[in-house]
Amino acid sequence: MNIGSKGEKTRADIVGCANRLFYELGYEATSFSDIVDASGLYRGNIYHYFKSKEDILRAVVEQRLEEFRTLLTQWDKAHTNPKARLLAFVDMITGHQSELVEYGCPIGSLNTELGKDRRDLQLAARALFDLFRDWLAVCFVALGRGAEAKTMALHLLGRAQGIAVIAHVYQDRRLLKRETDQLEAWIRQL
Amino acid sequence: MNIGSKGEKTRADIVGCANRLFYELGYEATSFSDIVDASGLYRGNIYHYFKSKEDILRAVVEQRLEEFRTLLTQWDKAHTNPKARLLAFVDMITGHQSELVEYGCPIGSLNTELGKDRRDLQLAARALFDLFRDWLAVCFVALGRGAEAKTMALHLLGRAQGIAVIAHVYQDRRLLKRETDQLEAWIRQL
DNA sequence: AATATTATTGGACGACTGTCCAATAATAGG
DNA sequence: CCTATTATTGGACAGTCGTCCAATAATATT
Repeated sequence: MNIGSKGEKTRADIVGCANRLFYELGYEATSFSDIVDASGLYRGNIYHYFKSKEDILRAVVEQRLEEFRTLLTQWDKAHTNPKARLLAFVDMITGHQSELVEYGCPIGSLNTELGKDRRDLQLAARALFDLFRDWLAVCFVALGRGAEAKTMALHLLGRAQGIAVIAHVYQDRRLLKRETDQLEAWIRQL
Repeated sequence: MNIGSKGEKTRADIVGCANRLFYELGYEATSFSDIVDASGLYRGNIYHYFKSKEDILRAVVEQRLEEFRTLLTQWDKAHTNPKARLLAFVDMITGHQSELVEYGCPIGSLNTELGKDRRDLQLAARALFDLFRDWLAVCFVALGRGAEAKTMALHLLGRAQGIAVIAHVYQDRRLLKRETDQLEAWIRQL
């Protein structure tokens, strides 16, 4: 399969559909037929690109990783101040309130689901957390918090996860806004 | 089915097994056969007590509600000081580190899973959050934070959820301890 | 002890799951 | 243009899913 070929587009379509379905329904709850229907392809064709549903998930994780790497690069370009970068992270949450309230966090909910009985897959999905953790840690280092940077990164990640869980459970944007405001205040006061 | 009868015990066995399986594997990932195997009963017998898997989940939620109500009553008896009560809540987290790290929060992970595609069931599971939210709110009221009591209760709930998610994802008790220590400090300083 | 109610046995049911594959079509390289 | 590779078609496959039920056993009620 060469780059730019027809097959590459089909592959991307599959990953795109699966990505959406895995987010909206969850990995287990999404059946192979769901992916078949959403993509408009034949079962066999999908198996020409991926040898299993697990394989599709791994590709979905890869895509999300790529997407977020791009985002982080943008933030790095847009802000030189580490506090401004941290605030960009919090802004991402408010910027996605609708999806977060409706479906939860695409990183957290995936890891939570897979962590129950598919720890092998969860290990792959954990890379999404690692990406943000490491990027946030760099920000805290830049703020002169070298010793506790990783700890603080995980703390911020946890705060964000908690907000997403509660906002999702109660389907409440106002709650989400209140909590992110608190998070912003915490960052400014550092 | 009279109280104390044989049937009641069987029913409780079913709910007990399902409760454990739903926690350890998740609701979707737990098959009816899993419940059959774990309980040692026949399929048909289980359907004599519950008309569907959904029905079993509702019973499981009821049981967890009952369990937590008992716990809250104990805390109320053990501590009169509202801060001490809030600290009891945080102590529950550290007291269950092992399960939390291995399987996540039994309330949060259930709601997160059901919130994706089974919002009807999630609404039932949300009652578990409501229980703690309301109890925590009472504590904050007692601390003279009447106006913001509910908000603070949801904030604390969110913090706890965030800690559980990250500790579960990274399988890290030390992280859990660090975060609950912070939570304790926050409560003491109120 | 006879009867009515509740509990258990044991398996059948169709629908759906993820996976696989041979036949055919389309595309790319020489 | 012909051949080799890649892509698509369309369906079959065994296994598991949740559900249901008639027959039998055990227990309560009178």
